Amino acid sequence: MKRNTWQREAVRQALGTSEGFVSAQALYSALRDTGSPIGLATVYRALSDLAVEGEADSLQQEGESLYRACTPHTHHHHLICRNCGLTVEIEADAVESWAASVAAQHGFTQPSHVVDVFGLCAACSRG
Amino acid sequence: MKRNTWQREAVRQALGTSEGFVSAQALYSALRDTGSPIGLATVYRALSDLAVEGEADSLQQEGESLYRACTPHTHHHHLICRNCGLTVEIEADAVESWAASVAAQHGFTQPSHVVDVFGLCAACSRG
DNA sequence: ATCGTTCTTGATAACGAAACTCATTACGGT
DNA sequence: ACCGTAATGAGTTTCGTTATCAAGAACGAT
Ligand SMILES: [Zn+2]
Ligand SMILES: [Zn+2]
Ligand SMILES: [Zn+2]
Ligand SMILES: [Zn+2]
Repeated sequence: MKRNTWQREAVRQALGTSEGFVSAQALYSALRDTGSPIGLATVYRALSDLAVEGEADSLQQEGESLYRACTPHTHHHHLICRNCGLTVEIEADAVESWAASVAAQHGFTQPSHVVDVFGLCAACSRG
Repeated sequence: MKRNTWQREAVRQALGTSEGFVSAQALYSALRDTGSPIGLATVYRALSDLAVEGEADSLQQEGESLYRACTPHTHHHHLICRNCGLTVEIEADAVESWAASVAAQHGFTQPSHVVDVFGLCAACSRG
């Protein structure tokens, strides 16, 4: 059974107020700055659980996991600013079906995929 | 100026004889098993350089970097078996143009993307 | 070939993200 | 309130990767 603790809710809320993707450590610092006595291990566990349950998206960048609250709990992808972290949610049915068919064509089963687009957002491009 | 050392050549050759993606540590062990006195730091540096120069592809999996010799030195993607590491090189112009256009549509410049397809290869599916 | 300069190497230390440990806390059903 | 048990968290450990820096090797010049 999965219990409701104020720690998990604090992580969920902190994730929701963050712009773009954040690391577990960054979120931990943010929570500590607000006076929360939450532990680092708990933040790691909560983020991992949220990602599994589909409430958060995660991606690997430079050897660390970044997380982001996920408004639509359906499969989708992201367009992410390399500089400021601004993130746009992307739906791409064409990519979904392409990935599935390319796997099938080569005899692969249980296909999954990693699709992320990076760039400099309009604001950071001007900077 | 970039110098030619037997260490870099050994790494290049070891990469070439490896099936699928391998980690720096795995390649280091393989080289050591053949009697090579190469150092671990050198393997990390060589792999990093090869990836930058386009002679190797790299991807992040479970917090570690994996590398693979890349026969065509052009941009492409991979279909990778989660179990045995078997890799198929994929060319997908449709995905390339999709990534570029989706970035442009949202005002993003200098677009790049990460696209990897995972699954179980035919052999591993039967197992 | 010898020299001298500069890049490369590699054993080891240092680093950082993440997982683990386990005594303590506290949720939730009764 | 009581109890069983999942969750917490400070500290420890793991593990991939990078930094250090003295010793060694490659290359150009002589
Ligand atoms: Zn930006
Ligand atoms: Zn998708
Ligand atoms: Zn390739
Ligand atoms: Zn396989």
